[in-house]
Amino acid sequence: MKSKGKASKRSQQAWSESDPDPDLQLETEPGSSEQEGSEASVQLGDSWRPRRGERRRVRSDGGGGGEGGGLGVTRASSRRRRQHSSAKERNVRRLESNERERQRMHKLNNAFQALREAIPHVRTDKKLSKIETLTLAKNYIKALTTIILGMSGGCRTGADCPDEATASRLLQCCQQRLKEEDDESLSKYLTQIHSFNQGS
DNA sequence: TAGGCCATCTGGTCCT
DNA sequence: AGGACCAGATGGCCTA
Repeated sequence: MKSKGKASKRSQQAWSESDPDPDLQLETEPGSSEQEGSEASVQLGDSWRPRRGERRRVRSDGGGGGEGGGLGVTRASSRRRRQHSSAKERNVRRLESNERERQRMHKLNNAFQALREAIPHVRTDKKLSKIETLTLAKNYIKALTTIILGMSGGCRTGADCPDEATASRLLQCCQQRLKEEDDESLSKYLTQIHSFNQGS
């Protein structure tokens, strides 16, 4: 936790301390009376203006997973809907939403931490970054898969396996994947551990 | 000081 | 309708 609460503190101030009557406040020019650096967006006429920077994202990239197309009507109607509630209510919802998002991200980080602890790596003085964790985990799984597949020839008797059909399907799937990906996972994983260990 | 990583805010979209 | 999810934006901290 390097910068915990830095933005949230600012935002909380902007929402809760700026003015007892946000209905009036939020209709004014950004930065005119609220604290500098507040991240709340304000509505000017029919458009939403960014508080913090001059830029605001416009979903031109098609959004995550291609969800961004055909937004005009949806956006307009959702804005209309938003206008029904008072600025104060919007503020409350925004704060609640921020809190939920924070909790969600904390859960995500907890999951990352659990993953860090689940995968063996040499370097313990420095925490694995998220991207390192994901990459290492992927290659670790592949390495384990390789090992299991290597062992599987001798131990697949079927009699002592309660769900042989499932195991067999899984095995086929793994074999297929390994074939497709020209697998060098074990050596890759070891190389990666080595490179992380070097501090790269 | 630049660049990497991260936490947080935010608004749009999806899902229940 | 409201919460979850997503991704862009921003700024702080740290390290080479």
